[in-house]
Amino acid sequence: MASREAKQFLFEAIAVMGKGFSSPRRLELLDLLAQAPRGVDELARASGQSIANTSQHLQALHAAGLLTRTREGTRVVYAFAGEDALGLWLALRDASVAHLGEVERAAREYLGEDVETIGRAELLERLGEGDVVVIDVRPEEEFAAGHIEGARSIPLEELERRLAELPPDREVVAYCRGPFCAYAHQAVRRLSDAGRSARRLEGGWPEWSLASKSDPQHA
Amino acid sequence: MASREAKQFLFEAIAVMGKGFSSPRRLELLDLLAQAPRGVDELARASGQSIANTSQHLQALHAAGLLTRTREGTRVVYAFAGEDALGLWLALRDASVAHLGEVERAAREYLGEDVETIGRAELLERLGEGDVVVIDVRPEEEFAAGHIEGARSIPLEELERRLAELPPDREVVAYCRGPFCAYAHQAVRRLSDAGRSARRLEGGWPEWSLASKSDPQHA
DNA sequence: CAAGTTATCAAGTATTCGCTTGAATATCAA
DNA sequence: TTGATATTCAAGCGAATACTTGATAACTTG
Repeated sequence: MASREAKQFLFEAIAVMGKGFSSPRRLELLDLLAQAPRGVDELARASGQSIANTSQHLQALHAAGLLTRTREGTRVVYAFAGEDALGLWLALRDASVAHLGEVERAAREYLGEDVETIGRAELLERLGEGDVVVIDVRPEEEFAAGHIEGARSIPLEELERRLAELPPDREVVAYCRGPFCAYAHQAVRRLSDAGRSARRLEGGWPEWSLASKSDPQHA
Repeated sequence: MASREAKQFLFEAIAVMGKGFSSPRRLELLDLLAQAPRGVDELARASGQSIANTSQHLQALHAAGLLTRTREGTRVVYAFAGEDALGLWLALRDASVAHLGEVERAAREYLGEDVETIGRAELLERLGEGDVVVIDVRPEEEFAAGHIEGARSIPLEELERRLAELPPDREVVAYCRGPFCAYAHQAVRRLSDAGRSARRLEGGWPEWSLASKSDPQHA
């Protein structure tokens, strides 16, 4: 069979993309890029790696077909290559929670105590009724790159200072980068401590965005 | 920040599953298991690797949460750990076709000339009307482990011999393991050469099965 | 064009990975 | 128990990978 060889080539080619998901460092970069496109040094700083190393991983992810690369003046901006690539990362993350106890444990360790959540469907409904305030507690640049329609940006560090902005008669829903991002958890805890009724959105911006695209019942 | 460390743990844990997809050999095993659960030596033979090596890869995939392991008497049977794990493999494969030219080229090289296809929706419709014959050209064991309702099993090697079994007034639809499996392509070519009207189903059994579960309009 | 950013490249090293070989273990059947 | 079959384990070796450091390239601004 000469076709065996051709088949090997095929699997080798697919494995190039698979390798993109095989390193914790690369996954951290993907996780950051799921929020917004970014430049190399920004990613290096956010992930605590050297610039050269970050650049190498980003190139690998680009070669794996997961990221696009755009030159913008003196910097190079990387971004997810498409919805399917983003969806793949989210699906891998979710499947790993479901099947690997280690992941769940690590997540609990990182996130701290559970807080009450609200799902997408219910939030959409409540938004329609208008009796809820949605706050985006991610850094402002990420809000700028994309956010839930109707949400207002209150980065976590500014939350205490800006509590007064939130109408006192409405429940607050906080969201951030996703299920493994600690910001919304902390926001809900602080709001509860301040005597406010608050919940965390299940998932974060990337999940919301993907879901909205496949099921565009607005927002 | 002590949380940096906790985050690293989290990504390391997820990367364990990611590593499952990072080797061509492992992908080949996943591809085989997408059809039906199998024992170690069967997989070793089908993929042309040594038994010890196959066993190691399978253990890695098991540790990655992608496969389950069951002892059946003297043999050990591996199977996909769930729909999400299977879906992940199919999504990775599809995304790699979409984003990596190398994969497309390798696929074309392996599959040979294109043949006409029919999609899931159209096939369902035609099945309702009853003017089409669906044949499963995979090996019989794979048919036995699961197949499209109403299809009949005619392994590729038996096709010529059993041409007479196919009602001459109906179009034939052949399917096999998936878009990268050469059986259905070959079946359609041979049927066309024999003067029959024939098409290949887009995708194969795993795709059909997953789609049927999320959209159970029968079949 | 010179200076200053930002990103990439190249080379070196420690580590991990993939595969092989030969021995060990588990289960079944006689 | 013994023998046969199927799988896993353990050790070893070459190849690939991850990260570092220092040099180079691409672009912008003065």
